[in-house]
Amino acid sequence: MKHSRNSVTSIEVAKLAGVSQSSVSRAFSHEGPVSVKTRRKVLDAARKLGYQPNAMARSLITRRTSMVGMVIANVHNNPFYTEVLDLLSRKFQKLGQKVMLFIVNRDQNLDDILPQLLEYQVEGILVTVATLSSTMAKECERWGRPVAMINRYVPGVHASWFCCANYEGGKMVAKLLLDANHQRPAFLAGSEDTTTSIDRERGFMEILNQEKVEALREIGEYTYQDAYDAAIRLLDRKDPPDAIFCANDIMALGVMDAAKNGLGLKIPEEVSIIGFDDIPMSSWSSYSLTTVRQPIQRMVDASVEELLNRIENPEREPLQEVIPGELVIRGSARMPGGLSSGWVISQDR
Amino acid sequence: MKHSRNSVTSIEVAKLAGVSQSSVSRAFSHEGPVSVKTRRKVLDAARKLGYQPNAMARSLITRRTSMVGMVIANVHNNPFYTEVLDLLSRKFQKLGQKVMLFIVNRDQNLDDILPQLLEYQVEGILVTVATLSSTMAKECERWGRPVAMINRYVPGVHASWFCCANYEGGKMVAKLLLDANHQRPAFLAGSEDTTTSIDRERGFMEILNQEKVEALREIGEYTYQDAYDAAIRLLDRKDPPDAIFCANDIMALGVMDAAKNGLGLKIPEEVSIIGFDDIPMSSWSSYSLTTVRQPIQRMVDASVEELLNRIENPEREPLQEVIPGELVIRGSARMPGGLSSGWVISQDR
DNA sequence: TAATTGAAAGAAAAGGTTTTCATGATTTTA
DNA sequence: TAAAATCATGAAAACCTTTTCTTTCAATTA
Repeated sequence: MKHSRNSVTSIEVAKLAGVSQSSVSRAFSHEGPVSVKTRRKVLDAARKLGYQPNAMARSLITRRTSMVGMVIANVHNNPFYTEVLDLLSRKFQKLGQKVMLFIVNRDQNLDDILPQLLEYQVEGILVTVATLSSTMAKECERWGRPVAMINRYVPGVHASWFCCANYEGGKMVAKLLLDANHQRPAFLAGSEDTTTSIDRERGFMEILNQEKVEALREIGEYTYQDAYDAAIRLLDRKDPPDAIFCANDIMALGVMDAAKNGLGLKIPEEVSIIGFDDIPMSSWSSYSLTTVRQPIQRMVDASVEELLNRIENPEREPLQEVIPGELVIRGSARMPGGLSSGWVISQDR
Repeated sequence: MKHSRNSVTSIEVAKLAGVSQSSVSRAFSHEGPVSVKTRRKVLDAARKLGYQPNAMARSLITRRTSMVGMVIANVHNNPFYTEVLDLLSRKFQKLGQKVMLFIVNRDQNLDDILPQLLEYQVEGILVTVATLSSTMAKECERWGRPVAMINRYVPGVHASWFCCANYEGGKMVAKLLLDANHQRPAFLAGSEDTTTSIDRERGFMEILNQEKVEALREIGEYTYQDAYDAAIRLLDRKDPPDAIFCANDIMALGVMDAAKNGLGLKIPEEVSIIGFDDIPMSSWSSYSLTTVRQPIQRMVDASVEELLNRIENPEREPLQEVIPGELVIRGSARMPGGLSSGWVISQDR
């Protein structure tokens, strides 16, 4: 009697309504034949008793839970992923899925939370910027739990994923900077072990290497403060860069503050700064950051739909897609003279 | 055979281990007597088969789910509540609770999601800045599901809540502004129907009224952009305010941008601006916002602990607490001459 | 009117655990 | 050494649904 939960069961409803327990079930689940008369009787009785079917009991027999696991990292220090979380959650809600949430650290392994998700019989798992080891991925597959990832991919893993075109984004930025005649660019990495930062840098460097331009490099650990400090180091050299491409917007804002307020430099006259993400703050008039906008809505829609699709069709092969971002030109980077050079300029949202 | 989920059951494990199904259960739940020998046999067999207990079946019989519902609003437009979400989620995780997440709009009623939470047998519900109608609260009580709220309270409702001292915070700000000899303050409300904004304004106005100081007033709907626009309206008058107290930080940042970049005003020389929350951006060097810091960690810790406590002790009366915030003095507001007047100045975190 | 069909509803099984109860084996006590 | 107590184990009930399988009854058809 420790927990004397008021649990009204279908049996009590049946008794009050004067029907069988099966009829109560049929009246609630919209399956099977029920006369309007009994349905009304059941619903009346249920309302009177405050009855509601028990999802645990139901999923035990149906083997469906309508629950998905959502694992997300970086929520607290990157508004971009806050927005992803928000959109994902609402989309799942709208589609009738319950969300079991796990917030992890970027470097934290999923190995300890995956068992919990499987134990609770989530029907699929959506992972955002957290890394799933391939043994864990196998585990999911064995349990028949599809996995979809946003902005992360693991080679050879049987999972769906949707990434922004990070590599191409890096190339775009490099081209823009070179077109505008920057001589001495720098890259500010997020962390060494995330594919997002790595791919953005790879694209960026590829274009620079083609033009035989060397680049400086620092690491900002994806935070405002580390980026601020790194920017001071970069810009305080004898031979400072004339452009800094940051692996994400939060770092770019830290760099801008370091340049403007810390060192009194003019942006973009003395140094151009470009970010990646297009978070709300980037459009604020204190920053007006030129950046690469991630296709957030498309990544969210695609990943949710793909996940639910694979839940319904377990034998389907996982879909993987690279979705292009778009350059958002604001005021933080010097522009090419002509600017007719085919740049796609996006409007603010 | 639609969903041929690989479900290894305790029976199969028992068979492989050569013991009874009961022993498998005992080996996993750390209850009841099991010899070390059988425990080892069971665990070996389980590992071989990849077995894991089914939480649905377990909670059906134990009547415990270790799941809590988390309902939160305003996540996408206020970083403060992102941080709350993050801390709450991690704290629940650490304490072994699974979190079922619902993100709602500020004005959205909980009436449509509460049934889902109850259906899934969450053991308690944590609500942040969303409003629970009193009939819904009664429903929770009838089901024996305790409710704890952060930054929201409903008179006469049998729920725990933990709020920042919004009223006192408003008073603090008013005193600071008057001490520093501001003549013409303004209040920028969040929205008309949230207690946080109302209470902050009430405290603010009470002090001003005592000193017979009138205040201007605008509404910013808790968003950067609306606040920006409202600030332009306020500051573009013939008789503009010399200080603006904003119901939260995001709005304060919008106001600062409007004043600085929109109208070219000097802060704090020409207009003082004060916010409420202390979000990370407020300490960024472009803003350096003077604000009232909400005791976020204490609100989170207290509400989670209270909720779990009431889950274990259903007959306990709900606890309700107002936790003081602290003034964080930065550069966006003119200070009193002496400044020895007993102001508590907080360091940046 | 008799035979056939169809719908509605009840009975019972199934789903995978935990927990109670009974049993058998083993150790302790008198 | 016999009786009592302890411990590990297995069998079976219970948790609350959905779903299958019968059964009943009314309506249709020949």
